[in-house]
Amino acid sequence: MFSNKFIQQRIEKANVLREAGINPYSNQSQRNTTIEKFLNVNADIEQKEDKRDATRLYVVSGRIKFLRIMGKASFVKIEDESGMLQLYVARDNLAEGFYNTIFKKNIEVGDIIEVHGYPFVTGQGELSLHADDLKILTKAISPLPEKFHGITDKEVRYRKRYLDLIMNTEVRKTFQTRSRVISLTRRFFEDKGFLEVETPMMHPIAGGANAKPFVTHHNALDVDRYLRIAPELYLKRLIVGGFEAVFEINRNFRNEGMDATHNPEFTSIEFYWAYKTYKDLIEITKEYFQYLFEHLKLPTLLPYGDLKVNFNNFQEIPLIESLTLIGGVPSDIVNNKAKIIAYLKENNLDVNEKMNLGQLQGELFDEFVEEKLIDPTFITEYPVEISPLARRSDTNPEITERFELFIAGREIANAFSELNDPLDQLERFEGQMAAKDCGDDEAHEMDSDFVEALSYGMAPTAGQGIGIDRLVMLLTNEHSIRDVLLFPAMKPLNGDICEEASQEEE
RNA sequence: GUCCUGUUAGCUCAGCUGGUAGAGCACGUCACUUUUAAUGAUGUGGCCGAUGGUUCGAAUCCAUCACAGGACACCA
Repeated sequence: MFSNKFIQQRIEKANVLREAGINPYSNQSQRNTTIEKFLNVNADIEQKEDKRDATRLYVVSGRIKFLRIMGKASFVKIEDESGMLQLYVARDNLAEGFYNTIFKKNIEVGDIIEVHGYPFVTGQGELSLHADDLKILTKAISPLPEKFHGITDKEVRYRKRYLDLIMNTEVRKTFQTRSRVISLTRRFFEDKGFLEVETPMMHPIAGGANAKPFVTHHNALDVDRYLRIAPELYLKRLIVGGFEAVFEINRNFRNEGMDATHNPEFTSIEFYWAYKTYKDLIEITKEYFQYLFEHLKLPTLLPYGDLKVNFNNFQEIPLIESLTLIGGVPSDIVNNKAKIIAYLKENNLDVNEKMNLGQLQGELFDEFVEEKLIDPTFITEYPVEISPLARRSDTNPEITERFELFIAGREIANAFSELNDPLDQLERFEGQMAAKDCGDDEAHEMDSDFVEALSYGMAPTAGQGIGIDRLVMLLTNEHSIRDVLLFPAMKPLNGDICEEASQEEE
């Protein structure tokens, strides 16, 4: 594994250190400041007459990123989580012999070191640390990638995220933002009185969305379990049970294709709010975005790639109207199955003629409208056929009290007034079963336990799901879901070996 | 799933119409006490993603496979 000659060289250096009585993996750290604090606290050194203060003593630690050895003195740049600091390391300031035999020969880029010293400003005007003691904390036996270009190969960046983080420190910012988004989301809903709950990840029936599940097996019970595709049906059981505002932030798993916006496991928040309707959800969603933008200090005219998304311009439009107003679909065809099929064909699109009217309207939306929705837009009043869990409109039973929120041409959230009529729910599931028989293998499963729960009465409730990964993509101006996941799903590097191994087991 | 492109030194990349492989960085050695991708000198480093084929000869042409990126398809 470590046959590479550069690695061998470095292992040898670690051995030399050991022979000199130096532990190359010491944990005796005495660090007393971060680099960021050091630079902030000592910003005044610049003003001092001799540009130094030898009475201020610090111990800093970090990984060596640059090393410039210039005879009897060296400049070293070390980096910790907070930032980068230049060290000035001169032979005559260190213990006798240390500079020539230990420092110059056995300490190198990639190693993690700890340095004692005081602040001063170099001739070139850089606030630095004047080192008078230095020790190695951790020897890196693998060399770092090239110092200027760093590591750009996306495959390596995703497979070895630690290297990506070492070499491309700006990547950390994306993940810090991600963490902030999740933390702020949690706080936002808690402050509104929502209770955070955890529901099962392994489901006997994969429900709450239309998607293919991952299957696993529980040995003790000898039953198959599905990794959840959505927590929806469990959260609604909690509303039946009497909780009035719950949310869950967690992973969902869908056994489908991978691309720039799909990873097999992804994070969402779902929240359910009793005695509210989807109209209330529109309001809380606007408030939520305002809260995020304030705390993340983002401009409300947010750049996203070539786009500028105006977060002061939330729009609201019913789906059918959006087809004509935004999609340019002639108004006389949008409620006619045969005409929609003809129109899709005219536009050289594949059409499944078994689709019902609602599904076809959904097709029209996906093809002609979705990508044009740049500023945040609530598309409302979805056809009942493609909304098996949403409540029907009181004035038009063909549509539901539902919206999806689109931003920058992408779906960010899905919400509706929940269907709480158990008999209607049963019929919808039966309709989904029929769709399944017609070849829609992603149609919703029948969940009679859930219907039974509804039969005890679920207060009128509104619920919403928000895709956290896509939200973070939007807020960090990233265009691949892999860039907002620390460890995105990757194919195994050596597929053959895996296949052989699994065959041997059988 | 389909199509396109890529895969060459630890990293970033050259390598034209086939003639046994090149740069920069890194690494080794030497010089250098204020550098900023330090500099100068010198040296080491490669089963050219894998397997077949065509050819006197393949990093280069062809086929298959693997992985990646992108586009499309599918998909909340």
